[in-house]
Amino acid sequence: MISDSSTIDQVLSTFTFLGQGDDAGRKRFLQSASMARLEPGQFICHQGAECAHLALVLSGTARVYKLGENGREITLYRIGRGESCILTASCILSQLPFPAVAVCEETVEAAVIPAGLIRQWLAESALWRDYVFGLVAHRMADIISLVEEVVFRRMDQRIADYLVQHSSDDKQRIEITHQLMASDLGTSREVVSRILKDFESRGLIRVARGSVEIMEGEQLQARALQ
Amino acid sequence: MISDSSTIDQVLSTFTFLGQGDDAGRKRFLQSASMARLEPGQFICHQGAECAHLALVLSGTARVYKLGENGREITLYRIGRGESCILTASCILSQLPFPAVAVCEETVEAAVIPAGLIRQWLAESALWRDYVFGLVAHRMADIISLVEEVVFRRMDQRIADYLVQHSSDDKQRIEITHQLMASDLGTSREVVSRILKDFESRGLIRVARGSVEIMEGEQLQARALQ
DNA sequence: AACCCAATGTGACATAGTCACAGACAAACT
DNA sequence: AGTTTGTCTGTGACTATGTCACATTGGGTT
Repeated sequence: MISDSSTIDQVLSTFTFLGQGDDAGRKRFLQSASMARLEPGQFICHQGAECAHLALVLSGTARVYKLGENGREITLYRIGRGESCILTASCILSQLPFPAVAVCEETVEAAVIPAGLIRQWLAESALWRDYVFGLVAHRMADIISLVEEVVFRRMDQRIADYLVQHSSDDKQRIEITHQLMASDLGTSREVVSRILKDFESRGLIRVARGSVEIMEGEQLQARALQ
Repeated sequence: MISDSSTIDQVLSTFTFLGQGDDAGRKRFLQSASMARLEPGQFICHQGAECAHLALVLSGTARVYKLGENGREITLYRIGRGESCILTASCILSQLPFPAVAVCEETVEAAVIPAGLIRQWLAESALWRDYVFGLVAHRMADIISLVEEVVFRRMDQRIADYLVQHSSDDKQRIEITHQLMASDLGTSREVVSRILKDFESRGLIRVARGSVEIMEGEQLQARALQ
C-alpha cells in the first residue's frame, strides 16, 4: 500500500492515466501497490522466469537484453520513468516465460502490482488498457526497428548514431566504455574499438579511457545516416 | 456480415474463443465482420500505413517482413489459420503506423473487422482480451527470438535449421529458391548459394534448380544446433 | 534452333566477428 | 615512490558475412 502523500503525488504525476480515472480506481491502485527500490546491478527478471508482478517505474532505468552463448549481448530496450516492463506485462497476460534478462542500471524506484490484479484492471478500465496496449505497441515497434538496424545497417553507421544519440549540444563528452557500447549494439568490443579509432583518425571524435568526446557532431550525424 | 452457415462453422472452429462466449457476442461478431479473400502477392499492409481493420485468418498464409534500402529483406513472422496480424492489432490500439510490410503468400481467407469495434470488444470481453494479448505476447517472443538468431548465430547454422524446419520425414525435398531463403533469413542470395554448395559438397543435401533435397537430416540437425 | 529469363555460380573485395594476446591506465596498497 | 591489481584498450591473424559485377546454366517459348 502506498500512503505517503509525496509518493502518491509522484505516482500520479508520472502515470497521468491514473489521474484521469475515478477516485475509486485510484484508491484501489494505491492500496494494492507497494513501493520497491532496486540498486544498480540487481536482476529484475532472468531469462525464462515467470513474472508475477508488474513494476511501474517512477525513477531510474533498467536494461532489457539478450545474452548469447559466447558472452555477447544486445540491448533490446530500456525502461525509464513512466514506463513499465511490458515484456513482463505480456508474460503476465499470456503466461509465457520471460524471453530475456532485465537488470537495473540506475537505481529504480517502482510501484509494484501483483499480476492477477493487472488482468482484473485491464478488464475494468479503459485507461489501463490504453496504457498497457500503448506500451506493448511501442516496444513491438522498438524491437522491429532493432531488427532492421541489426540486419541492414553497417556497424560504423550504428556507432555514429549511438554517439549522436548519447550526446547533446551541452554534453559533448560521453562517459562509456567500448564494452558497454558493444553490449548495447550487439557486437564485440574489438569492433567498437576499431571503429572508434577510425573515427578518431578522421577527427570526428576523441577517445579516452572510459569516455568519448564528440568533435564533429555534424559529420558524425552524416555518417550515421549515410 | 457473415451469414453463410458453413462459413460460420469455419469461423467458430478456427477461432474457438468466439465459441466460448455468449450468443450475443457471437452474433455481434458475425454481423460486424465481413469475409475477404486475398490472392498471393497482394499487399495487405504497406510500411507506415495506418491500419483500419483487423483480419482474422481462416486459411492461407501471409508474410510480414522488413525491407532494407539495398533491396534485402527479412521475414519477421508469418500469419496462418487462427491467427491475425497482431501488428495490425497493436497499431489499431496504439494508433502507431505499421512498421513493416505484409503480403499474402498463399490465398488468404479472412474475417475482417473495423478497428473501432476491436477497441470496444476488448473493453467488453475477456475472451477477446485473452486472444489478442496472447497473440501479442507470442509475436513479441517471436521477434525477440529473431533478434537472437540474427545477432548470435552463424548463417550456416541458421540455414541448416531452416532446411530442417521446412522438411519432414516424408517430404525430404523442399521447393524453394536461394533468393527466397535469403529473404526469409535476412541475408543475400550469394551467401545462401555458397553455404548450400558447402553443404552439398559434404553430402548433407543435394541442390537443384528451385529445390533442395535433404540427404542427411541428422547431420544437418547437428549443424543447426552446433 | 534460337532465344529469353529466372536461377545459380564465381572471384574480388569490403565489412564484421573471433581469438589470443600485449599494452596502458587508475586506484589501492606497501 | 614503487608495486600490484584489475579494468580498459590496441593489434594482428584469421574466419565469416555482405557486396558487386559478371558469367553460366537450365528450362521453357517462339
